[in-house]
Amino acid sequence: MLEPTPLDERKQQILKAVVSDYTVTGMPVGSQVLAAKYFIALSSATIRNELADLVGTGYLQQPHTSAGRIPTDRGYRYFVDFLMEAEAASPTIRRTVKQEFESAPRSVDGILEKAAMVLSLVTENVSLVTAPEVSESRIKHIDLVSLEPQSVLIILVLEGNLIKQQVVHLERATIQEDLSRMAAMLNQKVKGQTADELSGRLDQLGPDRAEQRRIIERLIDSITTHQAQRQTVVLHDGVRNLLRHPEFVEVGRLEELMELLEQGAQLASILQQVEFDKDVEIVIGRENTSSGLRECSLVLTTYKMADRVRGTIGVIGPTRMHYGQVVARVRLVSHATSDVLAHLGN
Amino acid sequence: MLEPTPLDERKQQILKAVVSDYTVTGMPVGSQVLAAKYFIALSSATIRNELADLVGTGYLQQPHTSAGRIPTDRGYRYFVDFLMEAEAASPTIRRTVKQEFESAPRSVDGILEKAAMVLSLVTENVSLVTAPEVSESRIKHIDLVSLEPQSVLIILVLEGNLIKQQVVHLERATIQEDLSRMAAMLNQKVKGQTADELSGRLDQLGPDRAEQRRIIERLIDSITTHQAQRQTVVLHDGVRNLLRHPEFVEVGRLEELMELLEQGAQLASILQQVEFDKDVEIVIGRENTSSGLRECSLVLTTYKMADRVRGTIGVIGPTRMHYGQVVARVRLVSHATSDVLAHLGN
DNA sequence: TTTGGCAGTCTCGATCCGCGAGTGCTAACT
DNA sequence: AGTTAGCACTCGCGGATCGAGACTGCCAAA
Repeated sequence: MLEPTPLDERKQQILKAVVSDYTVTGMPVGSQVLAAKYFIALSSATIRNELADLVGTGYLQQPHTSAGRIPTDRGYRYFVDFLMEAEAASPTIRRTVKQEFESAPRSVDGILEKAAMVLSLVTENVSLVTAPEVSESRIKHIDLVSLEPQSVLIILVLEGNLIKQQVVHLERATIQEDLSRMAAMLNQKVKGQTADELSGRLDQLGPDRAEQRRIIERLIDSITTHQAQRQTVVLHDGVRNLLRHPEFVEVGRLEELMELLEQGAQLASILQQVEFDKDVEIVIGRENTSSGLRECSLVLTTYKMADRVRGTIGVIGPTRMHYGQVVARVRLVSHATSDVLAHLGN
Repeated sequence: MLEPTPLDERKQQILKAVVSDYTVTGMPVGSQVLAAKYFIALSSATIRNELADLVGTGYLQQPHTSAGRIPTDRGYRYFVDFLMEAEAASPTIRRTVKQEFESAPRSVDGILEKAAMVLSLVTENVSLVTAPEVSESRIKHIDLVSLEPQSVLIILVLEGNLIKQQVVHLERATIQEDLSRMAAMLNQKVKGQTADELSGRLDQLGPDRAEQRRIIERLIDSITTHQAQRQTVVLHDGVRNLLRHPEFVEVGRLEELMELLEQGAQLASILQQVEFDKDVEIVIGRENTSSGLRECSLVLTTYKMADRVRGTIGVIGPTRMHYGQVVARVRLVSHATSDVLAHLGN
């Protein structure tokens, strides 16, 4: 790691100008362009000296000797930490987001899918949305349906009308009538608790017939363990947007990335590693642990439901992206999602 | 359309050889290669004459004057209709498919997702799987959950443990107790019927209190119309495989295709247009109505559940694909899927 | 009808070259 | 000391050129 060279005001401005220009043109930025577009008071020679320094300290690089400069990952990092200006999302964008969410179905799944779709639409990148952890969600309703004599379908209605199902095999045959009675009882005891909480409170169940109690224990056990081992689902949308970015003209880049997206497990663990120091977290290029993301950046934030942080939402795009704008739009969609989820009832 | 020229035996063999060779090498096939590899008894000059004829009748084409021949869409069509030999899936492939399905969850959704995953794995193409039409599925269980006084969550458990939900707003407040009673009643009347059938049989409901009856009518109405307007969901997997095919090195091709895949609606209508004359249907290149599929082929079949055809399963890949092998594997996975679905109970 | 021979066509890759963009350095200037 | 003008130099890019190689189409002979 290079020593943390503090940058004087002018170097900062030049770095900022390079990043800004490069993100829109996609071409290495030369000293003359900088002098003409951003620093009319300075000559190109002066800027050349500064640029050479910025290359020396690792904030910029040259693709080849006679080319302009482009930011390094370190340069982008400095930019997003200290130089980036907040950009409010445009009214047009706001309207789009609002309209799209109005047509969203009234279920958590539907809303998150819509969020992924909208986010990829407004950022022109790939969007990522993690579904809430089921084990942390409050249970609103339980239903038990007899499938075969010894097999029961458990239906959990969680807050936000999220429905989870699982099939459990019992040791002995149980008829629907008994199941319905147990379900009624469970609904009274269990309402408003999370699956996590449930596991500790078996003793609170009233003293029923031992046989029924055994079955209920079996069901609850099944609910808690089943939910625990289920891994986080990661939705994504907008791969088509990525194809338009010039950095992906050679499909080699894309291949590793697609693999990551299509087998959500690895992606989930990457997202879980991100620590949220601020409201929006940015991971740049090689800061990513995964090799498929070496030339990409993540812009992530969280969304809430029932006043608790429930999942991650963000985008994945080329390192050369318009960070200020993307941050604003990710934030916008995150808030919109939280809002819609809040109105879903609980 | 060219007149349907009948091909003599030798022309057929040559066409077959061209298709076979081209699908594995990806290079235009020349007369010398054909003479050496497939027709030792003939000279290259003879083959050249035949090739010229096949170009004239539209079965082959030349990328440029001094190149070998490649099949046209028409050539592929003739190949798959008359020349293609059935290829049994290898034991390795069979084992893979079997093992993957063993670890599949016991729900329709889970199994179809697994089917998509396996199919893309064994064919190295993009897999497509349509979910069964909900409106045609038999209802196994109905549950009504009160969310707010005037809003009710309807949960439908369909055959194969497929769960569908929807929220309905009622004109007047209804308490959970009443809802539970209605649900119990509905469960008796409704069991084993499809949503489609349901709509015609309102009159079979026993004469209840008019008020309740109104609510139930409202619920059933909501179920039938809601399901009707819901469009078919199309799962897909394995886009990463496509990136490895040389025909997609230029991303332009991919872009349109990705768009198609990511907005399932158009894709669904394409799949619905396919008519199944045989067990496996193949749509080649420009036979596709959608421009995004002009350079692709579809290999499709159906899968069954409860002895009825319930959905389409297949792959989409470059026109230059190993049809014999792909057909065998699509068929294999389709059968495996149907088997697993059959054991799901109903 | 088939075949050998042959001239002709076309692509592909390598090489070359000049243009233009941009740099680094030096010396002069403020 | 910082800034600037000037200049020689480097390097990538695009276009032009060219030869090798792969095939073909055609013709005349078998």
